Amino acid sequence: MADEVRTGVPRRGPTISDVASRAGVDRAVVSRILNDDPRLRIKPSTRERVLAVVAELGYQPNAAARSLRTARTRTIALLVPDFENPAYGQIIKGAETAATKADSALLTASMELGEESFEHYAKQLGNGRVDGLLLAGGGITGTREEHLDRLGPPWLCVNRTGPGKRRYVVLDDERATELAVSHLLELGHTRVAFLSGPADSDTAERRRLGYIAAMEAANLDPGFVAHGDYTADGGAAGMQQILAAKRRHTAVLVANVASAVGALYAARQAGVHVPDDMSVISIHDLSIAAFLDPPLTTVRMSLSGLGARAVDLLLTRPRNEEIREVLEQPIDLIIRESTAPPRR
Amino acid sequence: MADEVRTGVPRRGPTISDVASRAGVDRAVVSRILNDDPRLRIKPSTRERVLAVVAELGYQPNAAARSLRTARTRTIALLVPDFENPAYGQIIKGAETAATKADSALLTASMELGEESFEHYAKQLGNGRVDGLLLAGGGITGTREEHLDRLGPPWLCVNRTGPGKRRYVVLDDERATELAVSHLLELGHTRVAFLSGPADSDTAERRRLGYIAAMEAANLDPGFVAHGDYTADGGAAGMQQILAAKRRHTAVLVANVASAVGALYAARQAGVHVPDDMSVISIHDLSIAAFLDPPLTTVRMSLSGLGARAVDLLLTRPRNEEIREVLEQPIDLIIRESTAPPRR
DNA sequence: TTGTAAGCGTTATCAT
DNA sequence: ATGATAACGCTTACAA
Repeated sequence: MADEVRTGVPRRGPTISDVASRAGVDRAVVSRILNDDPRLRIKPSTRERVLAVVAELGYQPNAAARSLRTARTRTIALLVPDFENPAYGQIIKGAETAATKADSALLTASMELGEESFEHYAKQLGNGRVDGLLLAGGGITGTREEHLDRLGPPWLCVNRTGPGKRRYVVLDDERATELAVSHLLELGHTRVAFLSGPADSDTAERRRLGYIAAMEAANLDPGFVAHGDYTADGGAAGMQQILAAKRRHTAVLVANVASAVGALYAARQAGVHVPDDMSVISIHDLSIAAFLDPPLTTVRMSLSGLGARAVDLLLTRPRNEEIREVLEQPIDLIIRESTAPPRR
Repeated sequence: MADEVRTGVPRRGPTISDVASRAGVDRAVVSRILNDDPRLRIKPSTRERVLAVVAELGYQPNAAARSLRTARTRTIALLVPDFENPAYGQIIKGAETAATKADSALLTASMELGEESFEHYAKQLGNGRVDGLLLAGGGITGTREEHLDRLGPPWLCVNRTGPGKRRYVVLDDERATELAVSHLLELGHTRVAFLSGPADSDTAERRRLGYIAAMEAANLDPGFVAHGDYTADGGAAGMQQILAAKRRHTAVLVANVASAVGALYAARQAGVHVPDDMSVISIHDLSIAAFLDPPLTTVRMSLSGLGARAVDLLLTRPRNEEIREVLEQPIDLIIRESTAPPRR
C-alpha cells in the first residue's frame, strides 16, 4: 500500500469550540453566524464579538467535518485527457471560474482511460470526495458508464455525447464547420478536404457531418477526409494524405488547432504554400494561432464558456435528469492569413 | 452567500456499518482489514467474508469521515498561473503521477494573484482540505508568505525561489542556459542576445545569469537583453527590440517556448530569416517546437520530473524543514533547424 | 436571543 | 481473533 510517511504532525487549526469559548457563546451560535443562518436573531454586539474572535484566531471551518455533516463537499472534479493541450486549458479556466462563483473548488485530474485507472478514480473520487464529476474528452464507453454510476456522484460529459447520451453539453460543432466551409466557398474554393480528429471522437464526427452538410448544401462534392488524432503529429500525417490524394484540393478544413499546426508544417515540408497553393482553416481559436506561419484563420467558439456551462448544469440540475445541451453562443470567424481565394 | 441549489439529495453510499452488520463482524474489523492493519490477526475466512461484502455492496470509505478522523486528506493542491501554457501541463502531469503513487489526489487550481484571491484560496484550501500546497510560478511576495503560513498546510514553491526562499525546488536554469549558449558559440556566434521573461521572475533571472556567465566565460560581451513575459506576444515584442538594437546580433537565446513562438513570428514579419540571418534557441522543449517554422532548437529539461519531485518533497519532508533543491537531471540539447552558423 | 444534544462515518485504543 | 467505545469538528432541529 502507500508508503506511510510521517511528515510531522498534521497541524489542526483552531476549532469552532475554541472560537465559541473565547467569545463566550455556544458553538451553535458561531456556526450559524458564519453560515448566515437567516433564522438567526442575534444581538449585533455578540455577532461582532464572535466575528472578532474568528478574525483574531484566523479560524477556518474544518472542511472534512463540514462535509461529513452536510454530505456536500463543495468541490467538483473535472477529468481531462491531456493537460498539455491548451484547448483543455480554456475549458478548465471557464469551469474554475464558474465553480468559484458557486463557492466550490474544482479538482482537475487527467484521465488515461484504462480499466484499472477506473479503480484509481473510484478511490480518489468516490464516496464523499466530490459533489459531481465532469468528463471532458472521449472514451466513455458503455461499461464505463456503469462504473461511473456506481461511483456515486452525478456526472456529465463535456463536449462529448457519451454513449448512453443521457447527460452532456457540447458546442455547436456543426454550425462551426458550416461557418468555416462557407468562408472557404465564398473565397471561391470548390474542392475542400477535411482533416478530422480520431475516428471514435464524436466531436470529430459532428464536425465531419457539418462539413458534409455544408458542401452538399452548396451542391458540391465533399472532398477527401483524412483522420488525425487532434495532435500536431496526426495533423501532419493527415495533411500528407490530403496532398497525396488523387483529387487536388485547394483548401483544407482542420478539426482543431493542434492538428492545424501539424498540417501547416507538412505543407511547408512539401513545398506547398499556404494560402497560395492551399488554404487552411481550423476549428477553435487558441492564442498560438495568430503566431503560426502563416497566421491561422480559425472559427472561434468559447471553450471557457463550455466549461462554465458544464459546471452550472452539474450543480443545478437534479442528479438523474437528462441533459442534452448544444451550447448556443456566438461563433466567430477569425480571418487571418491562411485562407485566400484559390489560385487559378 | 452561495445560491443554495438543491440538486436532489446528495446520495450517500453504504457505510462501514452496513458492511459490518452484513458480514456479521464489528466495524472495527472491517476498518482494519481495509487498512491492512499489520497488528490484525484474523481468520482468513472472516477476512474473505468481509471482502466479499465490500465488493458486493461496492463499499467506498467515506473520505470526509476518514480525514476528519485522521487529520489527513490524501490530497495536495497545485496552483499554476496559467492552464493554457503547456509547460504547466507537463508539470501537472508529473505531479499527478507522483501523487497517485503516493495514494493522493492532486487538486489543481489556477491563481491570479490578487490580495482578494487569497481570501478565496483560504476558503478553498484552508483547514482540512489539503495536506499540502505546491505553488508553481511567481508572485509569492513577503506578505503572501505569511498568508500562506496562516493557511495551515505546508507549502513549497515549484520552479520559483520564493522570497523567504526557505522551501523550493527549481530546475537548473543556469546550466540549461549555459548549454544553449555554448551551442551557439560552437556554431561560431559571438553576438548573442537574450530574450528574457518578466523582470520579476526569478527563473528568468537565473536564465539571464547563466547566459551572462557563459558569455563571459568565453570572453565575449553579453549582448542585448530584452524582457518578454513568457507569452508569444511578449516574445514578439522582445524580438522587435532585439532586431532594432544598435548592435547587430546573429543569435538569440529565448527564455521559453511561448516567447520563442512570438520571436519567430516577429522575425518573419521583419523579413529576417531564421536561421540564416539569425539563430534562435529556446529553453524548454514542448511538443509544438518541432512543428514551428523553422523547427525550433531547444534545451530540454524535464518539467514533469520537476512536478513529481515537488510532490515527493512536499509529502516526505517535515513541514518546517528548509528545502532548497536544484534538480539534478539530464539536460539535453535538441538540435532542430532554427540554429546554424552565422552567415558571413 | 442563545443553548442543548444528536449524529454524520471513520479509526484507534482499549477490552475481552 | 474480535468487539465496544470514544473522539474527530461541525450543523441543525429543538428547547429554553
